[in-house]
Amino acid sequence: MLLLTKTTSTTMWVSPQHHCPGQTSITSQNGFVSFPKSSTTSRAVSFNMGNPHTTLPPSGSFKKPINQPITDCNTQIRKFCEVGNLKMAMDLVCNAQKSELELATYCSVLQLCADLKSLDEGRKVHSFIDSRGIEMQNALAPKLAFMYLSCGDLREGRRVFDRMANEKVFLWNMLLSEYAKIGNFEESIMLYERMVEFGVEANSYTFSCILKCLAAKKSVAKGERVHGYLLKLGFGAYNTVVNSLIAFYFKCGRTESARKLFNELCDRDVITWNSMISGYTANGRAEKGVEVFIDMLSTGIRVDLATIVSVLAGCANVGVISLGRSLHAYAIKAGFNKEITFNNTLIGMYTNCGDIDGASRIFYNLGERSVVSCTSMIAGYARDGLSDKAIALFHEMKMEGIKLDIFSVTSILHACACSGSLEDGKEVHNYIRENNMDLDVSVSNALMDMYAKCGSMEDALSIFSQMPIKDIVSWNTMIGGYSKNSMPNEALHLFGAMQQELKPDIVTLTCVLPSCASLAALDRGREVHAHLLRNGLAFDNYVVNALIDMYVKCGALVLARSLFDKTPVKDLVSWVVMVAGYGMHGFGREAIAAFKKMRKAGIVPDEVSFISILHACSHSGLLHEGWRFFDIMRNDCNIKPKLEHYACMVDLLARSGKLLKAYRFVETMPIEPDASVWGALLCGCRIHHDVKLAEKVAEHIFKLEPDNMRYYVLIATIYAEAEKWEEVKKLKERIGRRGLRKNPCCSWIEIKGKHHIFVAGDNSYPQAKTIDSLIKEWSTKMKAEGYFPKLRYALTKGENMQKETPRCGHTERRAMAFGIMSFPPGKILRITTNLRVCSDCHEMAKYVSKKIGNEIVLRDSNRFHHFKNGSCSCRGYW
DNA sequence: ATTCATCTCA
Repeated sequence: MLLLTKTTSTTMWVSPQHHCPGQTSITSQNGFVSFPKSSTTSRAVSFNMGNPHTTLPPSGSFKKPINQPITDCNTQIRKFCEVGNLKMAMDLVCNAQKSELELATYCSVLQLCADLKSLDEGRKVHSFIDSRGIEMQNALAPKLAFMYLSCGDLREGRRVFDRMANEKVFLWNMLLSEYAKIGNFEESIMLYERMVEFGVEANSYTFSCILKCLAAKKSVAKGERVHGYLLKLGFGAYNTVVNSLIAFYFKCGRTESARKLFNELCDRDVITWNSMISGYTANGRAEKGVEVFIDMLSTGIRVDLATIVSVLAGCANVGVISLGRSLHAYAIKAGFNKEITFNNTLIGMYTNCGDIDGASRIFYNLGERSVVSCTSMIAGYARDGLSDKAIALFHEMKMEGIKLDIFSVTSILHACACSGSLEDGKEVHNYIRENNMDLDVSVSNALMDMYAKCGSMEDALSIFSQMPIKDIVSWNTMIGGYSKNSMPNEALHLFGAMQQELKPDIVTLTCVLPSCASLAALDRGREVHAHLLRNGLAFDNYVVNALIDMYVKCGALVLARSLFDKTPVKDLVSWVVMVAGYGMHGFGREAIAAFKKMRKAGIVPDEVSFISILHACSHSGLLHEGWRFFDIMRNDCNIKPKLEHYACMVDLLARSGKLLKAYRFVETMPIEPDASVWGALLCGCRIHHDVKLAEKVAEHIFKLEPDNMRYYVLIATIYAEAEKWEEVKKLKERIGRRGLRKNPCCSWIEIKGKHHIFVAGDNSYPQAKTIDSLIKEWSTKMKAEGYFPKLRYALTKGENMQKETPRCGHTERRAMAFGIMSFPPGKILRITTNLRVCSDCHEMAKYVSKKIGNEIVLRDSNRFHHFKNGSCSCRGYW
């Protein structure tokens, strides 16, 4: 039934062949017989698979004795073979005497085994041949190899093949395509090279197959050599070969080469046109594909299903729904709308163009629903953020008994990942285990991604470590997962391990950069940058923006700026990264200038851009400018402020000492304030020592986020600075009751790519003696010169809180002293600390930058401090 | 015995 519809459809839409003179001359030149297109039908009923030379016995290999009876067993066996009765033929073979059977008879039986794909019977024939000591000669060995290859026993087929004289191109082709079928393209390519070396002349089938393999491996150079060779053999105008070449060049991204071939080919068939359309689409040039389609219509070639599907996929890629709709109408007229393949693509087109309702209308009106239809719909829902509907459809499929394949499970996992629904994700994981799909690399990758996006890196790692074969996506998913889950050490560690196994690509490097940024690992970041430059990957905007961000966050603002200046096409993200960078480093005026320049360049700011400019204003205490941007956002740009924007404004007001105004601002917000908004106010209360307001604010916060340690620390500090030790004690008890733990403070400095970490409470670091004495020397001198360190700290271990080392353990100054000891004078010290910098260390950094003369760039949890010649870029705003 | 066509993961 299926076969019937297929044949009718091809014959219906294929145009009459118009032969150009070139083709006829080429075919005769090479001795090729051209078959009519309708040979598909005859192939379906005939069992004669081999070429005439192998099915007919070689002349002279057997001679019928004249006096033999008509019912000779050779004749009988061959008669059974002709009608396809393998059982009877085998019975006769089993019972025959050794000398009785001719070579050609074995060949016939083997041919039938191949046609019927009966490996067992074929093996039996092989063992007869061996046990009867029949010489493997002439047609027998090739036929045996053919039988094994046809029945899917590639290994045995190869063994027979290797032991015979193989000058037959047919068998070489078959072997090549079998290796290609199982994805072993390397072996196929190697065999092709050996074949050419042997002097076996390739034909059109060879070229089709080898070009496919080379396309899969993206071996452009080898492909070009094959191209040259096939021209030499006279295939330059041979339709199927050129079609294969076109597909090859497209798959390697060489659209111009493909176009040139197309232009020069006179015998273009429907496949040629389809290849052009899909080739352009696959290379992100869908508009070109549509152009080709329009040309195709004007030539009068009948379009087929593949044409429509390719053009629709192109519409989906560029999001041209108008063309998609007219194609939809056209396809209905042409009768394609009964084809499930067409409908599946249509669903994809509508979802990609953002018309999810149009897609689901088609989906729910489908007479027959395949896995692919469901997958397209699930993918569409996931893209549109409708994860619930995607997951519901998954359950529907299970109910209907539709078996999910690797595509559908990866789609559904993607939906779970997008919505962060770990429970649903685990259910899908169970389904995958039950159906033994967890061996597939793509499925495992999707599982890891789901777990990573749901925040469970342990589950992701357990899958990763159990994968027998990992591809580059597996590594990238893990590294990116660690990066996004704030596990930068793990990300960098895995990045190192990956480099032992395979070469990182552009995705790996962009996944690693945020981790370098978060650890302020400037040397590692520069290595990544160098890697990108060496491989010519540093031109993609996404990558360049990640690089600028990395330099900003590693404290190398100058490097960030010079990279930014060199970027020819600056997009919104490039500008925003730079604005945020200036802001973080305390250069509010520069941030404002950059923001203005961005708008002048015609780039429209979005929500996120306003967060960064408002932050920049608050880090530099630019209250009026901040208000102005808040108004611009609401009035000029029509962006409704979100919680982050309100938090920035509260921060700005509170830092400037306008605490009551800030409080009223929070109370009158049109949206419900969250802990971060109140937290900004609490921060202001600390700076301006307003204990009463702080208590009021804290009550709001503890209602919203009772378990966030950050706020307990902040309010405790406020009490401590007001010397309300009773309140500090109560707060400590409250923390104890909730079982909260403090994040240990640590600071680090990178020296020659190695991190030297100082953790609070750990006094056994290397060179402790020298470091401590250097710090002591500084404190003594500071006291003598009139610096007054504060001695009020909160949340320490003992009872006598005034006299203790603070929570930060002064790790910042240890890193600083170590840097001074290790670096030559004049070198910039880059230090990172995981909490807010303590005011004592802040003072000491000022002192060191003046007395020793080194510039110090200190990153705390909130911003950067540039110490130069005794002053800090934060100007007290922190 | 070739060549084109729908759904997946960073």
